[in-house]
Amino acid sequence: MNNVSKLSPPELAQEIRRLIQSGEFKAGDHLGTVELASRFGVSRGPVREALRLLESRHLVRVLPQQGAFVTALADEEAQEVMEIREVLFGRLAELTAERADPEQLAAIDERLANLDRLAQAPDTTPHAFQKGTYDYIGIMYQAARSPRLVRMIRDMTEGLGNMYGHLSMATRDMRLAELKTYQVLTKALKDRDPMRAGQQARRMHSQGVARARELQTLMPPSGDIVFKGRRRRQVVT
Amino acid sequence: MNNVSKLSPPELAQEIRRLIQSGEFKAGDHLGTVELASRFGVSRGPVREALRLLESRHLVRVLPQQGAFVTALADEEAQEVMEIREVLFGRLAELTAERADPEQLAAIDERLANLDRLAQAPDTTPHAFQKGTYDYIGIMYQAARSPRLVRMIRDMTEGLGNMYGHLSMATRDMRLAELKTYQVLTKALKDRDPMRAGQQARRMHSQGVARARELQTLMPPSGDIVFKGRRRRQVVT
DNA sequence: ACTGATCAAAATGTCGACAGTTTTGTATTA
DNA sequence: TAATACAAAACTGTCGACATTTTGATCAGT
Repeated sequence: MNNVSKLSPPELAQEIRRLIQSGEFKAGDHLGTVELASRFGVSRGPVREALRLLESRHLVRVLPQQGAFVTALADEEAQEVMEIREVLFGRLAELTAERADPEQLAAIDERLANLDRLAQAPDTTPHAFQKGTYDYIGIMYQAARSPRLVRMIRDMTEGLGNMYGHLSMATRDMRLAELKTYQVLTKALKDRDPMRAGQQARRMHSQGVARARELQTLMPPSGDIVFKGRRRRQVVT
Repeated sequence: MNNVSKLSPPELAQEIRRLIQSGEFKAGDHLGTVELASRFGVSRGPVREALRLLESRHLVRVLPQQGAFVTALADEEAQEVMEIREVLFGRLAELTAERADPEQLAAIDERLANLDRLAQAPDTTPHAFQKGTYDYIGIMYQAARSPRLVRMIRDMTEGLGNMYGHLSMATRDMRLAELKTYQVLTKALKDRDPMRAGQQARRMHSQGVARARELQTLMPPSGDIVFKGRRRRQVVT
């Protein structure tokens, strides 16, 4: 009842992922095949294949005879994921320092100038500043010439619903501090110093996560286990 | 015709993966759903789900209206994968240096002694030495306390069929050189120096890959494109 | 009121069948 | 002989249906 052309399993996976990330399906929710099938106007077969795709990406967990559940990343596990992402991000910076061509370095400079402008301005929103950082990192994604690495970095945040990003840029002071780290990184990149760039990138990443976690501890914790029936259908973290 | 109990899609994926890694299905081969279904005594539905699982792990590629093909990792892409694995392995060493308890450090020492013995012995096979290194790394897998990281490291080699491992330990000299790097790593771990351990681990990894690649260039190149019929069904890298 | 058994409704897992596309083998033509 | 055209065969993608398991409510007993 949505689109004219029927969705293929990969497209279905995309749509379901969008539903999860938009918050319509929360962590721990049960994803019934019949509901999804009727929602997208397809049979249950393609839905099952889509869920398998999402299972491999750790966005859902499929339990035998119980169906698919949106994975609830435990706090500890989220930290683990971000730690892994940290080294991947460091490698991204190393590769960028090694492989970026002059035009890309110029583009990075340009994005840094934009970040500077945003950080100085008094009415910059966290979201706007975050977008500025994405623009910067987007150049790194191109310059590193490692599509696989880029995809892995993206995949790692997928499961966390981008909770960390804008949280770490809530106040103007935070944005100014963040800007400073980008300046240091930019210098290392232009000096073509992979080691320094990698270390700085890792430092930025871990600082950002730490700031976000600090803020997040002020927020109410989410539920841990959900009993939907009398017996099972509980959420195994 | 194989087992008494019917295989679930994840088990099917395991079996198919085994067939790929055992060499029965070569890179570029077409994996027909009917053949697999009849081979495992199930319907085509579960087979499709299993192939979707393998698709997300990059072991097969599913092309619309053409089915699944065993992914032929291009040389360039293999290098990319090993580069990513390198930083993950480095992170594994960092975490091990940070988190290993005294018993695990003792176990590492023990495995190192075993490696020493194997490297000195004149009649050690490459495979035996490789197993010794696996034992060593197995302790790191436990000590790092990051199951996710461990699984990612394993997943990254999956697609390469472990071609690199034993190749880099073909001669006794290579094994002695490898032993030396393990000695350095062990010292860094026992000193609880994450940075040095991580750097050493990355050095070991890249050296091993480099040695393996060197040997591999002496071997005949595998086919690039396969025309099974008159028209398509070619391998898109 | 609380625990435990009972049973219909609903969901999962699997299968066979059908439509549409690709592949393949054969026949045709230059 | 080589290239093309064509039709049969095989395969993919999808659907609806059936068996098995789980679920959620009802009901009886302590």
